[in-house]
Amino acid sequence: MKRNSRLSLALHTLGHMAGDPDRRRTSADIAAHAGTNPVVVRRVLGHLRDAGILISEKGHAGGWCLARAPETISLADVYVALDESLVASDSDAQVPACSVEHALHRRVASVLEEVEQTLIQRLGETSILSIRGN
Amino acid sequence: MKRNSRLSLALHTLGHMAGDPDRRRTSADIAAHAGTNPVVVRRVLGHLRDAGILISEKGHAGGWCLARAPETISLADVYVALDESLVASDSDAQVPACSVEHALHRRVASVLEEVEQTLIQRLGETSILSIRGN
DNA sequence: CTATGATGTAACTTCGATGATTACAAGAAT
DNA sequence: ATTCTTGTAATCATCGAAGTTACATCATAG
Repeated sequence: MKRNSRLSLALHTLGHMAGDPDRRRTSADIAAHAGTNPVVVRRVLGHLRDAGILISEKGHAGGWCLARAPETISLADVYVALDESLVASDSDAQVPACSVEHALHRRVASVLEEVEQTLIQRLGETSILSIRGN
Repeated sequence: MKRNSRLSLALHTLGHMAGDPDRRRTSADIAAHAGTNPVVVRRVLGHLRDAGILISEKGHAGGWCLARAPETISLADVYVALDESLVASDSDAQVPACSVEHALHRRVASVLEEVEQTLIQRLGETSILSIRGN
């Protein structure tokens, strides 16, 4: 795998599911296709399950599938479900000994906050249908 | 030091310089104030020198100072000088064996590209004067 | 002209974050 | 009961970035 891999893995998998929503996939299948490990798949997709995007079932014939229609799932849903953040909020809770650090933090944090909102809004405009397979 | 540390270190230092532009600072001074190592300081500030934001001089009484008036230096100047990128362009040059990966990459890359432009624009609206000390 | 004090940079070490792996419990269907 | 799946804890491996050491280079003081 590679950089920003959790989000990549999640969106990649959802794209395939959007193209064939009835098929149930095991974490082993998904891992093989994505070139990673089943446990990693379960960890990442687990967040999507908790967010109501996916359903997982144990046992024979178990596996993963979409919890709702693909057109109702946006890229932003996935992004927030994974608790991704470009912002790196950096809340060290360190009492900033220095006034420059103080001012700096406030300025930069506000800009990043705004940018993050822009990102989520833009991601919200696209559903996983637009990256579906088949 | 901590997260996103190159940008933090650079802006922190520039904030102090903006508040007292005539004082020349050695990398040892800066490192002590920032709680890091002189070599790290030289590495980071070296990029700012290459970008025409700082001047460094060797020898006795050498050190670092602003190359131009602080009000002409924006946070975006620093950001691009350090070659920072939220985008993580991820150009693995891997031939995407899979159509979903293809579509996914295109979509996400375009959104990130746009967001990065927004970020740079917003950072460009603020000069290092607004985070100065003293 | 030599000593000193600064930067420039290469090389190596350390550290932290994160993915990969192993192991096993739990649950569901055949 | 067996088999196949997920859930999860614990550990290992890897990689990037910061930290460190070492030393060459250069400028100035004296």
